[in-house]
Formats: sequence, structure tokens, C-alpha cells
Amino acid sequence: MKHWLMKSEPDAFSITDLQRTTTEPWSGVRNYQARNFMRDDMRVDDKILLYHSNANPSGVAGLATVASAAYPDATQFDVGSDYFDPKATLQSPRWFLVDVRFSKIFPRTIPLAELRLIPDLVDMLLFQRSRLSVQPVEPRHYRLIAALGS
DNA sequence: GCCAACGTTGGC
DNA sequence: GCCAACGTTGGC
Repeated sequence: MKHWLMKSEPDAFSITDLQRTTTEPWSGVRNYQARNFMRDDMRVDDKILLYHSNANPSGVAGLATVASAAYPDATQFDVGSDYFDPKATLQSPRWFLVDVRFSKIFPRTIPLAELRLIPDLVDMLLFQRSRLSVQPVEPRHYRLIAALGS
């Protein structure tokens, strides 16, 4: 099983929103590397750290799981959507997503600034690739952060 | 709101 | 294929 970190801006879609909808198509990812992780490497039941960016504070807000295999992101075909992509076609979709299932809200968000101070997390990809919104997480990093949020 | 980091686009 | 210009992300 793989472990992931996925970001959302809580003003747009927070972990509380995910709790309410239970399962959500993770639409709007428009970065090729992030797409490739979802399309090629994610499996149902993989574990996810849900990260809030542009938040107060930014940090890991809770846990989720992968709830589907990858499939085309419908918003790429929707002219009215912010995520519309004129170069995408039904025959050859450019953007893919997975469904994400709520599992837990942390009692408090673990702030990025606090994660940076934890010696066992120094090699987390999050710190070097701060703009990658879907990224793999080492199992030991996942376990440590999940424990912090319990 | 500022700005650094960095991913993408497009001319050549 | 290189790289400058540009746009976006995201912390603060």
C-alpha cells in the first residue's frame, strides 16, 4: 500500500467539506506530475494525509483514503468550469482524478512550521516540493503524522 | 498583499 | 532542445 499527501485550499474545499460529502472526486488538479501519481500509482485504500494550503495555519488537517481508480476529470470538458481545458477531448482526456474518502479530522491541524521542526520528517518531499499538490509520502512519515493527529 | 519558487509555454 | 517570459502556488 502507498501513502500520499494531497492538498486543498480550505476556502475552496476543506476536510470538513469532505466529512460532509464523505467521498469526493478530486477535481481540478492541473499539474502533470500530480496527475501521473493519481492516474498511474494510486490504488483503492491507499492512505492520504489531507493538507490545507493557504490556510491559518497551513498544515495537515486530517486523513483520507483513495476510494476509486483514476478516471477522467469531468471539469476539463466543462466550458463553464475554471478547470476547463480546450485541449482535452473525450477521446483523449488530459486530466485524471481519483475519488477521495474521508476518514478523520485531526483535533488540530498540524502546522507546516511544526512539521519542519521534527527531525524524523526532515526528508519529507513536502519541504522540497512545496508546490506539488499530490505527492507520495514515506510510510514512516505517514505514521508519525497520523500519530500526531490522534 | 508581497514575493520567492517553480512549472509551463512558446519563439527560435 | 534551450531558455526567457510568464503565470501560478503558497507561505508569511
